[in-house]
Amino acid sequence: MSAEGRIEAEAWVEAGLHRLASGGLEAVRVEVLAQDLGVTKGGFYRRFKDRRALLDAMLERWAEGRIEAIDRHTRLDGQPAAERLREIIALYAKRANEQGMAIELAVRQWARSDEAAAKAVARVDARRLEDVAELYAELGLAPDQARARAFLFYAYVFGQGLLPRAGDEAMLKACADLVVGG
Amino acid sequence: MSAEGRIEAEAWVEAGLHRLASGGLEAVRVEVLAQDLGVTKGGFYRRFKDRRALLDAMLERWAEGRIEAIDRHTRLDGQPAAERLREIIALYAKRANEQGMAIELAVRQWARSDEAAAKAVARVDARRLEDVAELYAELGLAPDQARARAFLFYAYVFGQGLLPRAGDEAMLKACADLVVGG
DNA sequence: AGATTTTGATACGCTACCGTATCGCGATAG
DNA sequence: CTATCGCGATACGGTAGCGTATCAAAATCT
Repeated sequence: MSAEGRIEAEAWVEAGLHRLASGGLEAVRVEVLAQDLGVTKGGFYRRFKDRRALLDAMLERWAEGRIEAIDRHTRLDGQPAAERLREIIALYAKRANEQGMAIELAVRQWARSDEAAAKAVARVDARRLEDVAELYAELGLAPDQARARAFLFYAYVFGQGLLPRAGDEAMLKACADLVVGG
Repeated sequence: MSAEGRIEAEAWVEAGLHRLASGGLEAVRVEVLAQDLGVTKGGFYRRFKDRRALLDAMLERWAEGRIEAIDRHTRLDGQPAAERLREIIALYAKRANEQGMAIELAVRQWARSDEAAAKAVARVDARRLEDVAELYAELGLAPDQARARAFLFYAYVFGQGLLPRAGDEAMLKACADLVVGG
């Protein structure tokens, strides 16, 4: 029962992230999500204190998922470091993950004017930079060089999502080469 | 008098961009801007058909300004290409231009779910990529290599604005070296 | 089955905005 | 000096969205 309750709360969070991806933070409206889920908002306020509580839950879930994902990609793989870096880039550039990128960017924009969002982003970024810097270290770079490269790496990854994709596959490949190997 | 009218309209646009920078699109509210300007919204609807008209004017002004700025930086300078690239990077990374970066990112986020904003961004980006690619061409790169480098350049510039600035000056310098010279 | 709790639908009140209409005032024209 | 016109303040009506209260049905417990 508390399990079912949690599952249902999760559905609201899911719907919220979906709306966040497609329309930004201002599209995350309690009554709209209710419609998306085919219910009324009656049940919402039973599980969440208010809209803000949902937003916090969304942040929490997003941060959790991101950290889990980056750990999976950096640690569990047997491949060489350069290959793993390339995989991460591809993961974000892929059209398959359009929604993931949309959420990523929306959360970051949100973080510019919200303390809680900023904290979530900071937490995720710290881990990401740390893990990717380690990969660069494996390629033989000194610690602070590795850190700088990790910064460039993520700046590119997110910046690339921000730019109108020219769709030029070769160009993306060239950029990946520069970022990984340069 | 029509000049005064235009100037006043400009004030609304200015106020709108300011709000956009600090709180995102959802903070751009007619009545809030009126308060910012110390007037009531009475005058607003005399100059703008509706809120949307203001948003369009903001986009127009932003795009105009950006194109003018990039042309100024790439064309008018007598310095070598690498130096000009470095200047552009510094311009966006500087804490002085925090507001400019905030507007830039807010507009791009906005463009993800608004046709007019997307068009403005596309227009600006086309010019930017063109101009920066030309700088890389001056450095001796082949046309499509130059294009790829320009893409990386802007991905880094905006991505860097998206990341929590570690404040590490040396790191930013290292990244700029890689992007310009790599 | 009967009692109790959980659940989500309905119905409110409230606030923030949007856009419109009106009106008085100051500037400008005749 | 008077008539006109542009401007911005005020006042309205309408909508969207938040959060609360209530209630009947469904699920759960005893």
